[in-house]
Amino acid sequence: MESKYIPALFEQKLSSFWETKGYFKGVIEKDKKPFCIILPPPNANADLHLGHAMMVYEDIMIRYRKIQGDNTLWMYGTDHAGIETQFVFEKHLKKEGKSRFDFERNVLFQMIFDFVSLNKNIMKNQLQKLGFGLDYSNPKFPMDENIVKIVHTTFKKLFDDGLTYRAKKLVNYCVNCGTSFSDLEVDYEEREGTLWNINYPLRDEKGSITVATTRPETLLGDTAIVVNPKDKRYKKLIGKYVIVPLIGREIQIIADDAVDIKFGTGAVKVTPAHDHNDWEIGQRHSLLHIQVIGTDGKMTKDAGEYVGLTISKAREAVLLSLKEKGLLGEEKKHVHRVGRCYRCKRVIEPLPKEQWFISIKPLAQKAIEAVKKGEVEVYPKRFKKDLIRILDNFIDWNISRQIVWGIRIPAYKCAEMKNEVCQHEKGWFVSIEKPTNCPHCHSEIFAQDEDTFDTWFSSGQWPYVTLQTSGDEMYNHFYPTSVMETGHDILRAWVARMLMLGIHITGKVPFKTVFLHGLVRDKHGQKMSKSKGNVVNPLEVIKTYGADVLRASLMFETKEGSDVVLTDEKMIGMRNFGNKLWNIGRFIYMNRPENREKNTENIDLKPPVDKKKTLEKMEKELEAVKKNYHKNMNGYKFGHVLGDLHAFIWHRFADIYLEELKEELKKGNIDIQNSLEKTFLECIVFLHPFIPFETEALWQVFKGENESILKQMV
RNA sequence: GGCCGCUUAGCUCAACGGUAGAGCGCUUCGUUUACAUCGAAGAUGUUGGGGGUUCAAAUCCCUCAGCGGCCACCA
Repeated sequence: MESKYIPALFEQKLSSFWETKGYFKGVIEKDKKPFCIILPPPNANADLHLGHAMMVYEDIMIRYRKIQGDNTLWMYGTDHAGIETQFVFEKHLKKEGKSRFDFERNVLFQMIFDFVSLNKNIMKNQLQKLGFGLDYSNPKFPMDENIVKIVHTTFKKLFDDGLTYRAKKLVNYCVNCGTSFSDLEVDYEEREGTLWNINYPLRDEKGSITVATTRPETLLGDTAIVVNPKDKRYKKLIGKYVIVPLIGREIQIIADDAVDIKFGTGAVKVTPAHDHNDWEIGQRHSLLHIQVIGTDGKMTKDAGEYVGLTISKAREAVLLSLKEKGLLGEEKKHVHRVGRCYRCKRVIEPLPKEQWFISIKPLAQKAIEAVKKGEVEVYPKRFKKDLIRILDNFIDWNISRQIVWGIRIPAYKCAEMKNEVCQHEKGWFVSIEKPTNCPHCHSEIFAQDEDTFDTWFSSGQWPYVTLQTSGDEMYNHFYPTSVMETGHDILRAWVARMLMLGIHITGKVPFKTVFLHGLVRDKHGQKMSKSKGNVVNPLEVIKTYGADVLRASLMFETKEGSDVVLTDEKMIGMRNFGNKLWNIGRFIYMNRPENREKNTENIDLKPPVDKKKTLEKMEKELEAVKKNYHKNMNGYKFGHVLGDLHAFIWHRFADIYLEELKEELKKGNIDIQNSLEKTFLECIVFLHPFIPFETEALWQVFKGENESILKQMV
């Protein structure tokens, strides 16, 4: 044995050993208790980051359960990550001076597919470096034919159940990415803008009404002016008409409670086609919506003389014209929040677009009941309230994306609709197999929806699609899964949706427990980000200190669900602990009778009375440690467990007991040797879920090269 | 504006009703081979401020302050 623990000597070897032995292969063992975790699928084309390393919680649970003798399965898969991947791929295209518009749909899809396939193994290799005991033998990917089929089936069921609908609504559109986004995918940013006052002349009498706006160019699409019904200033004007400047349209002054009397002038221009609030007001008052900005980010023909101008050019032109006409009043600086594309950072345009939506209320209701009834447990507990609130406030989900890289929506529009031959509602039908004719009017002329599903629509089904595509037996045995472990930042985007879709489709909750981990921060408590330059690359850490150190550092004395601070000091501390552990093992091992030099003194089988007491004390203490260990492991207090083991192994077992018994051990007292070895081995079994490589390496030193701690039961 | 979390030794954090703990750092001492990535001894805290409940509060309640996060609105 080396005098130091050298990770590089063992890590790769042991990863291969575990894989060859098939210890983590998901095989049904009917006589054992099933324990299943589905890995939150990482993007298929990116490098590992610390967020992935946090999934070490899952490995800890899996290894612990396995050692307990449960039938474990940790399902491996990667995600196609729709817009993310297409965005990365388009950057590659750009380098070659091309864009996505240079290719046919099918060609572009195939190119991205090939690109992703090339990169698919990166993630597997990197997760193995972390020591993750996943079942890598059965990888899942959303574009797998059998998964696509289930996703299509889900959509059809939702359609048949009346839970999807196609509607023209205001969506968050990025004119740069060329697609709409759900409300969760819009980032808001404080920005200093300008609030302009604009006068709208009254039609039937002298005078005007002044509105305040941050977006003068949308005036071209105004279809009403709204004031608060309680606002005394405007009471007389309600119901009267004004002329929209520049475009000359006559619109009415209406009343709605949504208007804040104190803000601006208390009178608001309403552009239902380009503002979420205005859309709502428009719905309530049956206003027209006139779209003056197109999906290309330019003014439409409804913008009159401004057609073809970009949004900013149109704004300048409108302001100039208003000024010339003397209709522009006071202007002032105004800080407000602007929605930006989370992907490319461009300002999001709310635009009316016909899309597929899922009716959330009925789905959310069932999910809330399940959470309230405790069919799903949430750890840490404080997130339970959050989850219920999230479900309660979930609005209808826009699942259409105008990108190629995704699962295409299996919805077809019957062309006969125009002639009112097909009576099917809105002319749309859904078919899992490629249809040959419309099921309603039997016409052969129809077209498939060009759009693909939001990525989260397939990931929202991940627990059951991954198991169902592994066979009925696997699904029946392992579903509902045991734990869903993920970051609390995607409680809304992912966990809530898995619950809703899982319950609706399978009739069961997709997982019995949700365990949420926090963020990794630097030593100043700052979020890690490329721009701050404080990002820690887990692969570098593994190179420097080994995977065990990284894992232990993310876990040591942390509170479940809280953010984790990762510093060099902590990693050095963990490395030192690993080394201490190694040397405890080495010391005990080298004092085994067969390893001792022949010329040592006589072996006295009976320890002296005082040493015997020491041994008894040690064993008693170990019992207490063991009891606490299982209690805390089952209570998801993993950081605590590692802290306890660290304290016991180093400061009790090594500093007290080993020091006291050292001389006897060196003399060759076999009882003491046995007792210390037994205690030590038990400790490394406890420690194994946290520090898998080193403990397995030590185990093999004592038990033989072909042995594994994973076959051990505590 | 609504909700949630945090504030404990120089630093990073544990303890969550019964005499405040760990790691790192600091001080002093110690190496004829288990480990200097080590060992021994030690210093350091009116547990953010104020009030309350209790025999007993870092821990429960109220309140104030600061930090962080999520959600909603911003015409």
